Amino acid sequence: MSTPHAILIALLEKPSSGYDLARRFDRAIGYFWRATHQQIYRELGRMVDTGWVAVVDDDDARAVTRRKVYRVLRAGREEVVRWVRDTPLGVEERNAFLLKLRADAAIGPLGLGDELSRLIDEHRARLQTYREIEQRDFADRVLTNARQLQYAILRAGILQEETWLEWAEDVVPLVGVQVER
Amino acid sequence: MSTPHAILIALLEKPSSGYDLARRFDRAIGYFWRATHQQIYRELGRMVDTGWVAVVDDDDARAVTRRKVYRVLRAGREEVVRWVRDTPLGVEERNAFLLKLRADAAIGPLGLGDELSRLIDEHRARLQTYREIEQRDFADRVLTNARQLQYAILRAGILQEETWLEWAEDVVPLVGVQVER
DNA sequence: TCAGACATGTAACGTGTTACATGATTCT
DNA sequence: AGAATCATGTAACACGTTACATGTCTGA
Repeated sequence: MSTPHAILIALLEKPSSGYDLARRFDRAIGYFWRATHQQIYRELGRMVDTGWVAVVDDDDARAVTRRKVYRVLRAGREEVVRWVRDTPLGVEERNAFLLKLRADAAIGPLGLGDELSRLIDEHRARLQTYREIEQRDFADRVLTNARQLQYAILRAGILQEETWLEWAEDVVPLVGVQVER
Repeated sequence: MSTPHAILIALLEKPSSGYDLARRFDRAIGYFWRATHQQIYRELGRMVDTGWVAVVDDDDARAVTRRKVYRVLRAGREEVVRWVRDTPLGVEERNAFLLKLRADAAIGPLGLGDELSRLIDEHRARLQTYREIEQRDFADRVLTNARQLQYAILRAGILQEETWLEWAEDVVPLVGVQVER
């Protein structure tokens, strides 16, 4: 759902060709957002049509090649801002929130404070739910092997939420509360 | 890719109607695996065709309704075992591994020890990569706000891997090393 | 000259999502 | 009587994945 935005943000960080993008999505970016080269070319084509990106003259001295470097147009930048502001994420979409942080780093403060606060509340609620299930279903001293496995699955969820909350609380000061100006 | 297997495993735990499955995937199961009712009905239809599941006579006394309860046939159970054994997962597919644990809990020891060991190695390697990036790019005392955000994104990855490894090491004794018999 | 990386694309297919559609049962 | 929940499905579309296809450039 956010692949075009992931591409836009990557292009904001650095104008690139489809090929370069594919490599970047295989390396650094790929650790939290996946996109194959087919998706990338498809989305680049669409985004040229909608006027979000454009091909720049490749000043890379080798105009001989068919290499096409894309940069983000104003409409594309505005779309990123719109997406960051107007697309509330759910607790599942951890990586989309990382994408928003990346956008914030690339184009300046976008006011992520409110959304982060809300997400913290939602993660806390989910952790609470998990802990209630833990108390209710796994309080026994002795558990069968099957029960221990089910408990392990629940613990994966508990640890995940605890870790996310720990991380998020460190991030709060970085996105802060949006200051009106 | 594993939605049919998620459904099979849910049905192994408890034969259910499509509607019941949809609710279960909205609650407990939904915390780590999502499926809408349209996907569920589509997959149930396919799995009836392939002979993995069948509709049982609804002994729920109200045969008046169109309620259809599905149970897993032997071929379906064998498919789950095959999937668990022969589908090596990548580090990204955390939730698919939880699914495998759930299968292990439902149908007995499937020999997940080897895969877990391999995944632990891969997660350790990834954590190592993250730590190298951390040393290389974020060792400076003073970071601009944008750099701090980029560092936060990396820390999300580091914490995630550390937590997973901590969890996985607790799980090792539960899946153990497969004993030949 | 040959292999491997660079570079861009199309085609087919499978899966997931959103909207539409229908009707029975149960509770107030 | 009406609303909410139970219950199952179809249709259209969007998105992601895999395979196919082509050609250039660079270094050994």
